[in-house]
Amino acid sequence: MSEKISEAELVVMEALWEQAPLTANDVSDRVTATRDWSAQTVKTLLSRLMAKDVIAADQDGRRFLYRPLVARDDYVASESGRLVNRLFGGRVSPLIAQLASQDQLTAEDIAELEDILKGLKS
Amino acid sequence: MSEKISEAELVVMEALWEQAPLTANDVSDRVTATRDWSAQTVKTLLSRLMAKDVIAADQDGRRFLYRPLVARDDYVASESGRLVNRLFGGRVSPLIAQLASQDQLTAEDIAELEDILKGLKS
DNA sequence: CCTGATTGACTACATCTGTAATCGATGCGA
DNA sequence: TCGCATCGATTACAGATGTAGTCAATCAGG
Repeated sequence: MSEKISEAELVVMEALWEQAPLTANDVSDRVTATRDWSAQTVKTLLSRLMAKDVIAADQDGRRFLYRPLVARDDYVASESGRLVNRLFGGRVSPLIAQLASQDQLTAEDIAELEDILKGLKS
Repeated sequence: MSEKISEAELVVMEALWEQAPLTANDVSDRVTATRDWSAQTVKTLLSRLMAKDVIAADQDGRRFLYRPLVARDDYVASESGRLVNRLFGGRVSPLIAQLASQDQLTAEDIAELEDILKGLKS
């Protein structure tokens, strides 16, 4: 369905997921907090996101209010799934094993994982 | 260090990770088992991977034997890390929670996760 | 030795992506 | 009402990517 969101576009999406609706300038302000992009660049990305049907815009006087059409959770789920499929043959535990072996799991992560597992078994 | 590997290039890498060294034609044969690409396309991808310094070629008569320069584990680790950073603020457990909520965890995954956690705590 | 098949190198070209300048409409302040 | 600021739309352009054709060297068979 919804086409692929590029890296740069994702930054814009994050802004809209954090708060919406927003004007192009609002989005721009939020984005330029982390990225050194011109306002025009942000507007271009908004246009492309519109073309990809992942955001929508409602007219408000002479400007537009942009809002996401896809939920962050959905996006995150599909991207996570893609990664697991591409690199781990669809199996999740190798991914965890991978992260564990890279010492990327904090003590907190481990505790939370235990909770998650507990929840799944009950 | 090593530049970004594109989707199409990754397919070629997988062939070489599965077995190496291979000639361009061997790679091509393996790749065309899943992708409907011409042999030339595969060769172009091999060239680009060479340019990116992620594979190397050793001359063998009039042909080359290609082999990976980066280990699959390393690639997988860095890609996993990138995803976790991009989408989960560097935290792993939200990713697991995400996958769990999508019912992407098989019973086997769960058992293996328990083992992994057991190993981490000891 | 000549010819055809094979192989890597070079070239091609459309699309996507990152990054932006410019243009045209429109609303606001003087 | 007239010029300026503002906003979205259009255009630009280089680099990456997907996909492949063509060329030049070379090797093997007749």
